Amino acid sequence: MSRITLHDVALAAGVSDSTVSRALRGLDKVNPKTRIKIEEIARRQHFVLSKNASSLASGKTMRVTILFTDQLNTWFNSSSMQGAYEVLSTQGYDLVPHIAPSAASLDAYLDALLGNRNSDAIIVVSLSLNERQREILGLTTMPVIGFDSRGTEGFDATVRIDEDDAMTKALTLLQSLGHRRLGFVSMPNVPKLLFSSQLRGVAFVKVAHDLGYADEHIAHFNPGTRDDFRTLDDAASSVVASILSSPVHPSAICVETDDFAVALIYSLRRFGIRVPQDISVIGFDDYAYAPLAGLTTLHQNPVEMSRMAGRLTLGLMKGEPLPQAHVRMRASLVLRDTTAPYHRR
Amino acid sequence: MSRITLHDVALAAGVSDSTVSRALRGLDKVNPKTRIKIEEIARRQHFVLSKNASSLASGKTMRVTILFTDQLNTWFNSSSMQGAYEVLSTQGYDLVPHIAPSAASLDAYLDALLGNRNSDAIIVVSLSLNERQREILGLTTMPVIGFDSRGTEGFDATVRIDEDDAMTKALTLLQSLGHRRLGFVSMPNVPKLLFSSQLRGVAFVKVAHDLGYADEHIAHFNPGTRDDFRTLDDAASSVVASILSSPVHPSAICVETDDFAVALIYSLRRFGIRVPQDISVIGFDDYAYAPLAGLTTLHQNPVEMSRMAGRLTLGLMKGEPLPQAHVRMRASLVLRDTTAPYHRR
DNA sequence: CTGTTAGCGCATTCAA
DNA sequence: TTGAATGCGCTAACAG
Repeated sequence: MSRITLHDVALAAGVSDSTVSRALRGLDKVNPKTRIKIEEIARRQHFVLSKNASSLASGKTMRVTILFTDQLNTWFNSSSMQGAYEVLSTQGYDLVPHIAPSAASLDAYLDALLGNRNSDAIIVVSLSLNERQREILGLTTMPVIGFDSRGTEGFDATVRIDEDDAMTKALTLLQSLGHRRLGFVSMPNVPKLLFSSQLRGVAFVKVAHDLGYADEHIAHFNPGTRDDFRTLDDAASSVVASILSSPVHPSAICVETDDFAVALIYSLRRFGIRVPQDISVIGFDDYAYAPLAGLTTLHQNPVEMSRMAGRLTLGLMKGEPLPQAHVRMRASLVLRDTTAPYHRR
Repeated sequence: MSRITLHDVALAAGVSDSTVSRALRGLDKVNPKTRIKIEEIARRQHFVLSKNASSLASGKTMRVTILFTDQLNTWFNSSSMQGAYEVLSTQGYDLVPHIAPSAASLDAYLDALLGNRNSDAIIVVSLSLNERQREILGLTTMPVIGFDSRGTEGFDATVRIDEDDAMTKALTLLQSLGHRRLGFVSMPNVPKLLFSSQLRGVAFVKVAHDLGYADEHIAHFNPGTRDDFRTLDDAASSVVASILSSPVHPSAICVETDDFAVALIYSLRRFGIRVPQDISVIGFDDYAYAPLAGLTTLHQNPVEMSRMAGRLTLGLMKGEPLPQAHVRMRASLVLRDTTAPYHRR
């Protein structure tokens, strides 16, 4: 069966195409009676406006791109989609995921974006832009929303966690538990890509200083590049080795993400280090496994956050002035079983 | 800046629009030299074909809808997107998620789909269609692919788990461990929606019979509707009560999903029932938490499966005859810590 | 291998 | 409140 068009509906209703178009889009200035008649006929014929044709004619695509550098099936990424979907779908927008797994493919994608009318806005997840990329996006009129971004630069709006606040909560806890020597463990990184979670390490150092920790009582463990390890567990083993041989001898560590924290705890225990008796561990995210793993962590709610991002996106697309374009959300500290008071070993 | 069009590129290259179109789509019958020239200019001008305009002109939308009844941020659903994305994106297709959370909204969506040219195919996840819905989809020329569907009816292709095979593995294990009385626990269901995982209970009964278990040694626990419980944990508590008061006294149970199995184990332990000493538990899925929870389970790989679904979708859209339209994948049994030999309490 | 001609299905002027 | 005319940016015959 060939497609039913707006024109067919118009013929059946005995009105013009324009009237059908207006009626079906819910515009005013349509006689209530003719509107009802048109809607009735459209329903009977299973007629739906073609998004493509509408887009072409109106210049609005009714689509929002959500850009990842990673797989869609991670806790954080899938939650990002869910929240944004919830908000955008109510206004008829499609949410279209795209993955740019490397710096090069990101460049290519952004280049293309410039001349592109395939979406009305783009939400960039967990990733920040270098100068060249910002420059490119600056040339677009399309709103660019940073979600879980490192900063606000280059974005028309951002939603992200307040790392300083979060780290203050974590370190205040550790200090009150009597820990005098602290460590921070970074994730293995992806070459040339900048992730917001990397700011957690920066915040850690800053807050530790603020709380009176001297440099020689702070250690920062950096496993290097993701390419260096087959799995997260391998990276964790490598970090455990660094921790054990560190002159700082931390009795408590904060980890960039829960994902890596859990791997780390496994690795620590495999080496005979007890958690939390020998070393306390605080994660970041409160991802789905954290309760099961009994992980003390900084809780964030990415679905809630991405709803906010969706709302900002909507506002930007409507051209509304945003009351607050750059939103920081606060993480809350969740106490579970991987933190304990310090005691000498 | 106003949009650059194909025509602009044509002018700059001194050729006609059609030539640019052909060159940029990688069609043959374009002089290599002019192709290179066109590509060069397109790149310089950041030109990208408008998917909307292409769609309108060609009748192909280059978009595939993936339909869920549930949130995008579940282990299974997000994995489904990932696999399909991997395959479809290589051919330039966008993957557009849609959620129809209730039977009514599913009906509405399918109705709309009929007259709709907003996607070239639809992948329906974890859900089967009733007669009316199948009828509606039968009127479409669009390929309809069932992923994790209950059966093949109404679908042009399907990818799903072989439940009988999986349950045979699970029950054979339990039998060899000496368990004489078995139970199956269903998930709380969503009213009026049919899920493939419900077939696991059917397979359980069938296989139990095949293995010589009498009816009075088999119990099926059904917590009822999802609406009846605030949380999965509440539903689990309710099931634990049923298990403890069941005349069958099962010493081993299979659970429809890992998700619910983990909740159940927590609940069992809260009631003082030891797992696996007092009761063995086998889950289904091997979802991300299963290793952490030490859950013995039937392993499936939804990313791999959805890649397969993506390939079938591609074939169907090209109009190729599929060597095998209905694919069943086998689950494998993963032994962990929630199963043990039977011993009298 | 390339150019010409006609739409694809709608939204948007402008009139009426 | 409605209709007629025009074009969004591209692809698809068909010639050449």
